[in-house]
Amino acid sequence: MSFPEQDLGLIGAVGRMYRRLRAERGSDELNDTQFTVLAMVTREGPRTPSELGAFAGVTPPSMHQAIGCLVDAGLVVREPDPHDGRKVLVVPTATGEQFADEVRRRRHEWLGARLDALSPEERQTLAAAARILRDIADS
Amino acid sequence: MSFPEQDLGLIGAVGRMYRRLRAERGSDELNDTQFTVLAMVTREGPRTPSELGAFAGVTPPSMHQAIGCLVDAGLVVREPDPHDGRKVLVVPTATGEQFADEVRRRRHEWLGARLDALSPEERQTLAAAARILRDIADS
DNA sequence: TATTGTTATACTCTATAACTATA
DNA sequence: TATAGTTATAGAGTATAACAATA
Repeated sequence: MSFPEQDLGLIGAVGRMYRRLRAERGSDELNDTQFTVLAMVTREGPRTPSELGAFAGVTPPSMHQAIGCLVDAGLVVREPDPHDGRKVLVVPTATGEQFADEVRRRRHEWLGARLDALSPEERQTLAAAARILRDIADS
Repeated sequence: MSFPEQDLGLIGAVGRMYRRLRAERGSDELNDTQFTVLAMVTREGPRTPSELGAFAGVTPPSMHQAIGCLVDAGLVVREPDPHDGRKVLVVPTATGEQFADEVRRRRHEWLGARLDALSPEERQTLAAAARILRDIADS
């Protein structure tokens, strides 16, 4: 192949890890977009459909449907924005908070077991790499 | 949130990096499955639909359609397996090899520029992390 | 009889375009 | 007039079930 080690093996490693982490969510009840929405509003509080669509990288109609699925599942509710009659706020329900915590727990359980099996040096390497990767991805 | 730093920030970092690398492919002509197939057969040689489906995590009919799209695009061809009449081999065409190289070039260009901006120690950290991540993901 | 691949069909997700309501 | 959200409709991708061919 053309570019053997120019990327330090990062592209392959990130791709494999991403697929594995997605599999370890252990729930196929929500798709990627729906999961992103639930994670966002449970972690960072209520958001408008526009904000969620921009973050998830989907169009307003797609986000509308994704939110509708979460509403039907009882995980979030739509509330009118008290300051702007045009806007809607997507707010997690207690069930939604529980569900999000449960998914995070499963995923952390799987990853945590792997991390525990590493040496302190390896863990330190990964923690440092996570910071560097985050900077690169956001650049 | 419930599990602040137990994952060393890896889940978020991997997710962001994956999305960014996908965006930097700079081509929306192929979807994830199709791209995975083309990457696989150009990097590791001809594979059967079953092997490709297992790797990409899709069912045989889905893989069949994905391969069909690549065939229509002139990027791969289906050839009979000389040793087993039931099997089919997906083989990249010259065009397919060129296309895959081009995508890799764009992605490496973006990532390479970021890696060049790092210190030697940071690059070493990332290379070590890539190896560890690969082991974890494949475990 | 098991395995590999293919076809038929339906469902989910997403997008574009058009419409409604509020600022 | 611009912005936020919604509705209508169509296209792409995937899955389950059933079928064909070969080992």
